Amino acid sequence: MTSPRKILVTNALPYANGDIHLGHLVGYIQADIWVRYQRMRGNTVHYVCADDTHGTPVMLRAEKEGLTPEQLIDRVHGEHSRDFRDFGVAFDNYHSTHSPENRGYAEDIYTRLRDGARLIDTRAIEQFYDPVKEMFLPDRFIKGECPKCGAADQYGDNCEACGAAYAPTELKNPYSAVSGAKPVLKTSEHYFFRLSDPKAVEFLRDWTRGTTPDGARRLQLEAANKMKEWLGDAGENKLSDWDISRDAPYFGFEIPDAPGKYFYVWLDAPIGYFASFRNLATRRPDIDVAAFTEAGPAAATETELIHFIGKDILYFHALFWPAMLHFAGYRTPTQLCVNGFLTVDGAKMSKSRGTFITARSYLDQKLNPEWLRYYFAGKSNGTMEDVDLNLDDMIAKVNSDLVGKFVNIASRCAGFIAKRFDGKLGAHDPAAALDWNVDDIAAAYETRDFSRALRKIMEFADLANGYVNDNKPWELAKQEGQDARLHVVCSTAINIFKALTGLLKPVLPALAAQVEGFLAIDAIGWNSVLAPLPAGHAINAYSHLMTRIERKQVDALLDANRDSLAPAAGAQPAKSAAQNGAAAHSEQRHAQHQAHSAATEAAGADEFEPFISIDDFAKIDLRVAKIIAAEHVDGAAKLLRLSLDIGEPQPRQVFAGIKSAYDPATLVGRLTVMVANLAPRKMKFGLSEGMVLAASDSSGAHPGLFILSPDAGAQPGMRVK
RNA sequence: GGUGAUGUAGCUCAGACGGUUAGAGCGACGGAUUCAUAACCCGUAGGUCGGCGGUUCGAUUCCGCCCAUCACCA
Repeated sequence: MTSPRKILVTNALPYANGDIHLGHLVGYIQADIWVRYQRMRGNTVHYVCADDTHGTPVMLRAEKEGLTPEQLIDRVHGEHSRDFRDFGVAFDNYHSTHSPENRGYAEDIYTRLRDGARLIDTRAIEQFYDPVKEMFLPDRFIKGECPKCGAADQYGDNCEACGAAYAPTELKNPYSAVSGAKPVLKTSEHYFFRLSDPKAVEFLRDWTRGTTPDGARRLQLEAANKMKEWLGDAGENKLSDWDISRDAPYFGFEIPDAPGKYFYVWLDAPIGYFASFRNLATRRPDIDVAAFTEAGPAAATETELIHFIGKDILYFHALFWPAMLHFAGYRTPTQLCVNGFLTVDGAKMSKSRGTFITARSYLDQKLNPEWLRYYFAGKSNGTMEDVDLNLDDMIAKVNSDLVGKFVNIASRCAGFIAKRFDGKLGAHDPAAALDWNVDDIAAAYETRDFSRALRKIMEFADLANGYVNDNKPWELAKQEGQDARLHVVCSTAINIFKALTGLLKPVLPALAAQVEGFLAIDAIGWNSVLAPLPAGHAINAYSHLMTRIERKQVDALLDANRDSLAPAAGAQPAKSAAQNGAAAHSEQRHAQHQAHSAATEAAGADEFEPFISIDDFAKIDLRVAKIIAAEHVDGAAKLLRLSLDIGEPQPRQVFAGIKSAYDPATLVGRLTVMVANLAPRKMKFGLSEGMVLAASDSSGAHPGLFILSPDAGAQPGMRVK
């Protein structure tokens, strides 16, 4: 064996402006499993994280809540810490980027880049400025009409309706999402990290293609492909310089020798990895910080630096971050482990469906965190692919694998040991020798192909149940003179159970600890996984190790997370919706997270409404209507006046906004569907006594309006239900 | 629009450097069993391996095009 590895592992820093949700947890659980596995192998691992606290969104959020930024990030730090702890994500330190350590590293790296590598430039740029709020506006805080498709209320960087990307200055009728004011262009001096410098490009080209000491890729295949795309071919230079400064007011660190200028949050966010580590070392004198952070000592001591991140922040971790480190004389990351997004039941997480599930709500509903750890592990294969949380599948998988198969092994034998043998184990059956080859399980853990590891482990669990079945302890128990055999069979099953527990321990640490208590043994290490317990060893009484998931628990979880409010667009004043949207979106751009939020949903394509009862639906009186007259309305841009026969003595007058799609002449005589009991509405052109139904795609991807037609045979006045 | 990824049994996923009958777990169905929170064991059925072309003696596996889903384009 080689000497133990020395590894500093980090998880992406969640932004201090929102709750941890299940999408975050994918990456944290993956990293935690890997860390626990490495420790079982006897390697030295330091595992750190922190809150990412700086930037405009935190500043504005705090203001909105009537807090100082420091008060807000303190509160969130507590919430995040508890969430991770309760899901078994066991950081050695959970720190903050708003810390003296982080300021020290940020200033040091910056000044080394400026004075040593000479890669810092300044130049004046023109940006939108909110004259009311007296601050420059990040792209996501400027809204307006898309220059391409004209969709309203689009963000300053790209259009949710047509997907176009543009600069905020291209928006039509821009307004500040903070104050609602019309932004003005204003010039300011900005600081840039010169990423386009040939030596930076050359370094990155080399670094992104590198391997770890044991030959693994530094970046997964898909991530490396992406890098090639961003970097272009040799000789090409597709990178541009990185704007690393922001003007006051800004919650962050002031740039040395640049009064009123602050480091952009993304400059000091990854530096938070080192800050957290240094902070850990203040209470761990055994840790040699420089050996993990500085180029020379790191090379000499062969330490590793491994970052677990979500694919949305690959750009920052594969370009800016290693370049910053390298040119400031710090060590560069050994490997990036990039995970995909989480979908729930095949769809983006959605507040209206209740699938935007916060970590805390999961715990509050008394769901077992290890169910989720097991399920996520089973869906993790070490690639950047998205992970789908299929709730029915999770229920089936956890119930059958963990309860039916794994825990059941102990449950079906422990009683005999207690009742017949005074809780003491006997000899292990040589016919069921624990001579398993666990190397491929180890290799799977090592490469973060946890799904493969679990498949292999469950094969062994199947063997165990087969062994019990073949040897029928319940029959032995009834036979004279079979006590010794019964003792061997049950003890063997318990030993197999212990081995399975050890193999599953990185995934199910709490359950493993329970089992270690039940079996009265020391913590299982990888080297002791297969060792049978000695004959005569006394174990404790068995009690349930894990319950089944019931569908109703999951339903309750969805209910608890379901946003029952009507879609924000209609229900809330535009300004506040815009604020929410900008804040939520910035949140997702900072931490590793999902590309969706409630506001994104409302602004995006047609989101499905929450379920209603049949009684709710019955309130809507839909009728087949015959269009007996249709005409243009003078002065109305969108409306047609329709006369509709629904079997009443007098036809209904209905104004319908379908002028753009229909020539009135073609409508006369045809049947359609109307809402007959919509409260009459006095309009500029007369009373509208109902509403005609029409389909459209509000995202704008499929233009047009389409009214409905009943099949032949329907008569005016028939109810539609 | 460009680029990349994905598309294999009802569900979740393996696998095939091109080659006899394409696999697992779960679910369904049948049988067996009763130690175990009806768990476990044995067995059966289920797939034109997204679609269309091409290369080949032979493709689900290679190539091209198309469709669908997802992501990235700072």
